Amino acid sequence: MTLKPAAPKGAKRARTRDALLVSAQTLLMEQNASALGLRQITDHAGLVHASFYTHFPDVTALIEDLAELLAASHAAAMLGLGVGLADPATRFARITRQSLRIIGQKTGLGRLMFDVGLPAGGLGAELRLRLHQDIAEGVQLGLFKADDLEITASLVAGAISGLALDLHRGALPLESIDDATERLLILLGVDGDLARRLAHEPVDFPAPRPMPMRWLDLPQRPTPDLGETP
Amino acid sequence: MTLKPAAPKGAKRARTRDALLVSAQTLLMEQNASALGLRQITDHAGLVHASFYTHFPDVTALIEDLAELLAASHAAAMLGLGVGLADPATRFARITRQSLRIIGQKTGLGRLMFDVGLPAGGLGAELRLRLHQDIAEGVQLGLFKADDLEITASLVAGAISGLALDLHRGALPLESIDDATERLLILLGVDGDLARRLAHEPVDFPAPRPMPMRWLDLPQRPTPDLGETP
DNA sequence: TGTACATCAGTGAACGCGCGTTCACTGATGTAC
DNA sequence: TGTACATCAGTGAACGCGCGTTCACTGATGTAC
Repeated sequence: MTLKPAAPKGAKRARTRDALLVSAQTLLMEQNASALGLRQITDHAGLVHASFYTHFPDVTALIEDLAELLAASHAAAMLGLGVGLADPATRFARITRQSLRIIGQKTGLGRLMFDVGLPAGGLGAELRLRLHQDIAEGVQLGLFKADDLEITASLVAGAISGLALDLHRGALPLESIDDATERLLILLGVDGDLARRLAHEPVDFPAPRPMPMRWLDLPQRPTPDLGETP
Repeated sequence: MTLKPAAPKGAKRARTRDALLVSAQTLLMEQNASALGLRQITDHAGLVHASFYTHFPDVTALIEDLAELLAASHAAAMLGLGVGLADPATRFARITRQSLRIIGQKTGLGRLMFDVGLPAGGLGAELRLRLHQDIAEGVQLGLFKADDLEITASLVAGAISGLALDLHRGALPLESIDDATERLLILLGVDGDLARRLAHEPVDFPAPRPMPMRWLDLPQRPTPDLGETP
């Protein structure tokens, strides 16, 4: 007989839910999202397929939740960079370097973002928006110079995606990240010396959690909402 | 009774094939590629679903052919820019301006490239490669200056994608294209004055053909191969 | 702490449906003489 | 140009399969007293 492993409050539901998300992530390492079926996910998680409905209304909902988990994991990975305190230029440099570092290291993450075909708008659009705001703030503070804010934001966001893609594909080595960040800062109108300094500033980048991602691994929000709350 | 409409050689096959591709494009304006079924395509084209196999082994093959058609149409749209003769910097400016112009104007094209989820690698990777070669040539000729060719190519390719995406989404107006191109040229190390001149050079951009695309509309290769030729 | 009851995660069987694929066929298109 | 034949695009019916969804159930987890 087994001792009860110090079961917390209502945690079984959360664990199974995470197991389904993990199962989906595992399967997505080897196929694309359109081929991902309900039975596949439950089978791989060791559940009967009808159990799926206890946690998600359909596969689309699970994939949306997975996209949210991705965003939340990214946000969590940005913690500990002293980012709340720093000015927009420093923040931009640190976040960019850390994000590119993670993409370049964690193959699985790149697959989810570029190869698998998750809902295209979701994460990309959100990151784009945040970047846009950060750039606008930097311009207002006189740290960035941009004749045309929209064009600059579009160029920079695109360039970051391009770097991320090539790092993921292995076409660009991890050592390029700091130099590339320097060029992004210059694109933002940051003075050459400052750009160099910020892009090469020594930072203790926290090691990212290994894939697959789980809600229960995150500091906050272990029980995400699903669907409407009327 | 109807007169035979001056039927060309073995053209019925080619016409029906195009009709299937047109049908697919039409359907993809309102749904994404994973939901695209064989019966949908043939029904919309006014054929019995079994007829599909006369032209394509499966839906994947049709989608691959559609991606090739997209690439070929893009190449055709670049004709008439005097691009064969021009130096790499002029060529880069003209091709970029024309490509962004088309993406910004033809909603359907942007949908196919960004929203529908076509085989991600295909077209994007090919354009990236060509761009990379063009940049390398420009650097060799001393027109572009790049400390790190890989980083530069990655930045520029990404930035162009970013611009294209925002033009497609309507977040960036068509009027931004020339200014954006100027900044891309500067990113490539082109001198400011020259960049400005090239990016705003008056060019008679030929109007793109309307969507949907058809092989029969293209100057060359009305009968593309399918599969291996052993 | 111990018992009685309520909640709810997970089960297992059944369903109808639309999918992709196959095949023998027909009739229009293309070719040889 | 006219006829006889061959090719092959397109037909219509049939198939088996795996999909998503439903439901009454069971037994573990959580709660009240």
